[in-house]
Amino acid sequence: MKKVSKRTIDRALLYIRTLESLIKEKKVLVSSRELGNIMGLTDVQIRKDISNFGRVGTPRVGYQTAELKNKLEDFVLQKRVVRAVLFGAGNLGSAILKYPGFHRDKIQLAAAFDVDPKKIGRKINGVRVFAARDAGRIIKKNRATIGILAVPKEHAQPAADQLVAAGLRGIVNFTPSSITVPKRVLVRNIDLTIEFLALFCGLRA
Amino acid sequence: MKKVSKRTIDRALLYIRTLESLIKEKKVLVSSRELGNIMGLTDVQIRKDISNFGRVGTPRVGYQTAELKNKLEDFVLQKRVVRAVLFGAGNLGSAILKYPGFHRDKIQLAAAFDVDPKKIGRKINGVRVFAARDAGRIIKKNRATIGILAVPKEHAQPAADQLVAAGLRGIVNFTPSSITVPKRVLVRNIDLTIEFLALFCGLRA
DNA sequence: TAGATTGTTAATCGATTAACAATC
DNA sequence: TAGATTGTTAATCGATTAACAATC
Repeated sequence: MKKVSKRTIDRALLYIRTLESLIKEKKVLVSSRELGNIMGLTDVQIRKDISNFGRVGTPRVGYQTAELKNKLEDFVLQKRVVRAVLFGAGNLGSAILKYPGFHRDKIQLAAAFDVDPKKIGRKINGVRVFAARDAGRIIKKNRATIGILAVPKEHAQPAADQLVAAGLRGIVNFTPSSITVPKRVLVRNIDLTIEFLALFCGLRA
Repeated sequence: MKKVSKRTIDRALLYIRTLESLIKEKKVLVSSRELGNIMGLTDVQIRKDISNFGRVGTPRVGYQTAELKNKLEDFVLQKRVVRAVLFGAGNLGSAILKYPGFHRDKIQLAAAFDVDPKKIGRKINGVRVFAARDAGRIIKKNRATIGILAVPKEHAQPAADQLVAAGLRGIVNFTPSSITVPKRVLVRNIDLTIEFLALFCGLRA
């Protein structure tokens, strides 16, 4: 397969998001220009990006929203389903479990983990909360590949260690402390507050 | 002032984060190589970035962590303090209010808003929750400039409208629905789940 | 057919990397 | 001084934009 740059993939994920809402609005067709206006990109950029994923548009007509979305998702997920688990079912963890933007059909949240006995056994948005000490067993049973870290930052490293030991291949780290993991494990750090600074920088200009 | 690229600024924000933890570990000096190892960047990239913010390192010695952090923060925030308000004090909003990574001295969370009478009047991590209908008045009184959207996605647009009407200049949108605002208002969209897909894309490769 | 829109190839632009000079 | 590390200038690389061809 042709190599697609990370930047393009990131944009593709945003295209999927936008297409979802267009589909919900019952919009069947969209042109690169319209898409560009919505997303603040040029039409050329969009056509260029999309061309990475195959011929999917019709000259004079545009792109079929549903078809384009499928094409992009197929590329990104390669028709596979990803199973993920969540570590830490506090406010942030609950917010993630309830987040409406989830591609539920593509990313399955198999289980959540917490140390708080009051939470263990409950379900949050259909996902059961298990005791953190059982994480290894349950991760293996579900063959999950991605872990989401939403624990207090003191617990970030031990929790990450546990996830790595269970054989997960990727971790999305929502805590503001950096974690160290073996090279084979991919980490994405998400800092909820860094965007405020970034926004402010933009305002200044 | 010399123009600094957005990419560089984004990295600068991460440098600040990393420096904070180094400072907490009582590390006084750090070399570009060390910093690079921690952050997964080359030493050259780091020196190049830092050179945008003035001469701050000492050859043969490295950078003073505290000095470098201040230099970067001064550049990013220009010694000003930003006042922000939060719209929506549910799980996600509470998680943001409690997020430990906040630069509390630089970004002041002036107020939170919600429609739920049970929440109004309470304090979350020291920030008082007000009735959403009072937002305009309170925003003006506090002279806040940034709004954080953490409401259910159906309310994203009306809430954004209210924030814009109150005169805010920037919005950090945590809902997965896109909002339309006047051009003078800057928006940063944060999709909590998009990183999972991005991570998965990385795994595949 | 004419016109609009997609898709591609070439040109430009910007960011990263490499090489090296400056400095403690 | 010698050696290590910063900071800068030049070269490379990649991504965006422009121009245009293809197509419905």
